Amino acid sequence: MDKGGGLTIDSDQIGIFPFNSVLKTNHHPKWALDIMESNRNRLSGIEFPVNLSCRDDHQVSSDEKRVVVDEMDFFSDKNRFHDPKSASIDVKKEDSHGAPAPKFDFDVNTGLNLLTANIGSDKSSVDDGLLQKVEDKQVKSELGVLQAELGRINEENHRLRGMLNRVSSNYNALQMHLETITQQQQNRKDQSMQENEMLDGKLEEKKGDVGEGLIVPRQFMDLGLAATAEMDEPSQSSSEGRTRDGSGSPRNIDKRIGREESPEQGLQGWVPNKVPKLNPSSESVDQSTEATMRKARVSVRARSEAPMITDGCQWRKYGQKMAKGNPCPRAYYRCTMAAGCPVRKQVQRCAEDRTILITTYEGNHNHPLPPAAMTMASTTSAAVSMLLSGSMSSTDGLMNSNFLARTLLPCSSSIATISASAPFPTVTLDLTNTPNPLHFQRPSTQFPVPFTNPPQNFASLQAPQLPQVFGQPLYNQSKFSGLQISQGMESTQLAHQSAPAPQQPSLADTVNAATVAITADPNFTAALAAAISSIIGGARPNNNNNNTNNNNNHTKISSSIFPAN
DNA sequence: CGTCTTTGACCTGCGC
DNA sequence: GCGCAGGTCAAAGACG
Repeated sequence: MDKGGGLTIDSDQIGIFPFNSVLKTNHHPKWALDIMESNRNRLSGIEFPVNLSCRDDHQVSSDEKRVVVDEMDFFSDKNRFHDPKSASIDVKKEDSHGAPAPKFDFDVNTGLNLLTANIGSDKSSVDDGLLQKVEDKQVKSELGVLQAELGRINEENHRLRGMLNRVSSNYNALQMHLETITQQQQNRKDQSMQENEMLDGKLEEKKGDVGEGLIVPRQFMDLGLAATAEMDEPSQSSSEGRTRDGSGSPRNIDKRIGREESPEQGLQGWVPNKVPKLNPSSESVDQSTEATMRKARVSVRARSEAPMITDGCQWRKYGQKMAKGNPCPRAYYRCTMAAGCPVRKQVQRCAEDRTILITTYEGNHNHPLPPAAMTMASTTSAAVSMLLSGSMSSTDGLMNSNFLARTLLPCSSSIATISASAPFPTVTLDLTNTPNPLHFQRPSTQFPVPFTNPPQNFASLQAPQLPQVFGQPLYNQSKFSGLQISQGMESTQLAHQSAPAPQQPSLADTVNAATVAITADPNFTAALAAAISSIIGGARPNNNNNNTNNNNNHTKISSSIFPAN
């Protein structure tokens, strides 16, 4: 610790970095590059319009006595005027274009009780040597301040770079999401066009189930097209194997035929099994995508005393098994909000910590969702989309999962991991809010993505902020719910769905849900109320808010991505 | 009576 | 081929 000279600047924090190393991330959209260039120009001109009071978590100071330059707000208006109690240093520089740079008043406590305000005044009795000394000190102070400023700017740039990465990831994820939606819409179009044709050929297809017609669908299944086979697979090829008499028991086939003919499915875009049969080539890509969507899973770890987290959907339990290595049974649920909805979930308590509930979602809903369910649905859908984008193998993939985690859990210290070893690609979101996220690292083949930066950095990109109150253990999850989240996700949908999204939870809904949560659980009242009031009050989140809501803040409020019903 | 849960049996995939 | 584990089905019972 440098305590000499009165001006203490943590050299570790100064960190002289070449400007050209700032924001060097590749593959950013043009607008992102503009941001980088703009920032670089500001640096080169020693023009720091950045609000330096916005900082990351790591403070410079652990020593109360020293001046914490890191905490100084060099450029806010309040410091732009002289503080008579402190030595003031005016740094006047001209930028490269000769234009006068803003005047900076740095309040630096040199510890020497130097009355710099008197220097150069009418006190001619001041000793020249002392004046020289004072000036040296002033220069040193100025240098130190500038170095500190440089460090701060570098820090800021690191932060911006991180933000840029996240934005880029966001961009990529949105692109994927849009593609998925487009494909699904195209599927529905094609399906509706072909449905009539298929009705005529239905009987023949059923004959083909036990005959030579199996060849084609089986080829599709070999490609892993279980998504569309969710309904059709059992009725066609799989039903053979499942029938215990080998000839196709009526119990399975009849039931599934009935489901296939449900008008709901046509309306809601469920792709019947006949589509790949009649038009396999044109659909193969989409089918493959949906298959992966069906197979890909999103696992959520959350603390909850409730037997099952409430995510806004209606579920019907259809099975329970004892899984190996876990004394707690695993329950299987199926979405019952619409006939034929392929979404399923497994619920199991963690063997190591039974307060942790592990919920694994699989598949995409084929029906409209209530606002309360949109969150999880969007989450799982986006997570799967990210998986489909090849995220597991690329840096962008980590970014994507990082984005996902941030989007889901803005203020938490949770982890998003992508499992490459599981039979199905799985995104694991850890909402257990461990102080050290690394404690929940998965075994080797997974990629923990601890995220510590709150995502409010997206403020400029997002719709008006909704309460971001995450990260608390979800002990009261069954009661505390409804706080919708994921502006990122919502902005995703808002931005990429041309049609209005009436199901998007409104701010009022969110506040109502929060109110319910407050009344239900007084433990979170104060913090939650503060957060909500800050939102209602129109306080646009800024980086300062980030600091008050960061993952190290143990008074932060918690919310669930699982709104209760 | 309809809906939901429970639970034992069955099916499938995978490793040996 | 066999055994194991995960996943699913459906009859039976519980519940409102």
